[in-house]
Amino acid sequence: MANLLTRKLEAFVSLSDADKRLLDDVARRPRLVGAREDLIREGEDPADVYLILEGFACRYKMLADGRRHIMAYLVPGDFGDLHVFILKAMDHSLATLSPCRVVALPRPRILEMFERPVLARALWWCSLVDEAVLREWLVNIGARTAEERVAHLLCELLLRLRTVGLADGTTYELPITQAEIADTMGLSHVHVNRVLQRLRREKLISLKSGSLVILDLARLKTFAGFNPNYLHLGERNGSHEAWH
Amino acid sequence: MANLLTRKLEAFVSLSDADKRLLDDVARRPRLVGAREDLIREGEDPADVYLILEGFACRYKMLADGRRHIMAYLVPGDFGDLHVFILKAMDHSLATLSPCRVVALPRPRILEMFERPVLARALWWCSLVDEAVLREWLVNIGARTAEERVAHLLCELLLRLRTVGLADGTTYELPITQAEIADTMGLSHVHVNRVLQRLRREKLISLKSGSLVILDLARLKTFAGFNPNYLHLGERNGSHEAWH
DNA sequence: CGTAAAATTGATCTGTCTCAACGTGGGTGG
DNA sequence: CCACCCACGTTGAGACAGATCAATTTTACG
Repeated sequence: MANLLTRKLEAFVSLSDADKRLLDDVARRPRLVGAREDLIREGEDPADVYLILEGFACRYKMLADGRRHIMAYLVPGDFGDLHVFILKAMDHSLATLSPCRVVALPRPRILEMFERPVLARALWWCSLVDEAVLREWLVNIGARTAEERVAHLLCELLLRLRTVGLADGTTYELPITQAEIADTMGLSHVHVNRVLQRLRREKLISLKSGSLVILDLARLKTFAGFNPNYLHLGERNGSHEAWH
Repeated sequence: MANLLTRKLEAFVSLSDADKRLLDDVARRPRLVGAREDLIREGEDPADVYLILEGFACRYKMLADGRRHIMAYLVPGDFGDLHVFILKAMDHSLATLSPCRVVALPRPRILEMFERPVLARALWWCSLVDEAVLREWLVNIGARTAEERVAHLLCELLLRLRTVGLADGTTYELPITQAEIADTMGLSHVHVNRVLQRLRREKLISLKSGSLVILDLARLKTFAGFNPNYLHLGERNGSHEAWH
């Protein structure tokens, strides 16, 4: 398999062979992690940057009353926190949702990457996009109905998975539970179930045993009020003046 | 007035005199902007980084149905997007809430700051904290009741305003409307009104004509489930190995 | 196969919204 | 300097999206 990460970053910059070689090297010897395992917990000092190569992971926080809220999904090609050099304690936890293939990049590895201007720019882009996704999620939960929320999430994941070659047309693997979607959307799992049924009844999607098919993407997007601008795709070759 | 920004950044790093001089210089000749004016709109190419010196501003998005969602408050010492060099189009808008004193920093100015390692580190810290706040807001809206949400927001603003010297004990100016709080919390303005009344009746706060007094901070924090770790204060002098 | 996790269904309850009206205070023009 | 006015805050009543509780069915997997 061609390097996922290369593919993702090339959506934004064009990488030299040396850059690509480094990325290949970085993704060597991944660790296999089972589903529902913590990679790092709130309060810990992040020593490494996690990079997901396969499977779905998430950021989450626990509330005092035992409820969990998921704040982000990490799909293949996504990084855990690049703030290793700045912040001393994690303010949230990172866990796998499905079984994952993961690499833990130690600080020197990150420095190596940041020393290459193009890669540094690309990594910065990644973290800005992650932040933009977070903003969109806030709007999603704050201002949309349950149906729209879920529809919006499914649209977003399609685009994100496409950029790493993991969505074939309008189909992708979604190896997560309805209860996990509930914890993500601030809904009860019962309601998520009914929402999914409605989306199926409307012939917008089909979802069975972890396989999602978007049956009518145009309608789903309209229904969700989905505007992909926040993913900042198609801003390739940002030919702004150099910043280095 | 001692430079706000200096005070804020010194919560994290210790600045040299030269750093401070640059910060003073950067904050020179602010522009006065009235309440409810856009600084930059979704879709535009950010040319400058806005820095708020006085007043409250916000990030927001408009939905197709005309609803607005506020995704962040910018208080004095906060920066608009530092991604000037990376992203081509704003995915959200920036506007004042109250009358503001603002500076628009052009790119060369930002570069000047980034060239100083300590300042660069401090700015990076700022943007990581902004992101952490965003995550906490997501949890806030996704998992807490209306009362807890508002209480949480008021706790957060107290700490943020303290770090720039704008909260005197447990009192601060909150120059925003109940309808704006509603757009922030994903609630109706009618409900925000009732929530505030309940917080007043419980003798947790007093809020009148833009002046907030937190009457019982300990109880308010407990009630809101407020854990300040995400603001990453008290991580001063992050003596991690150099990253430059 | 057997068993536990996940999905589904039904019934009821409640937090929050919507609509509609009314009160109020601070800014402004006469 | 007063009176008006408009944005903001407040109140009440009724509606509804989504929660909760409690089974029951289906699926995945050892």
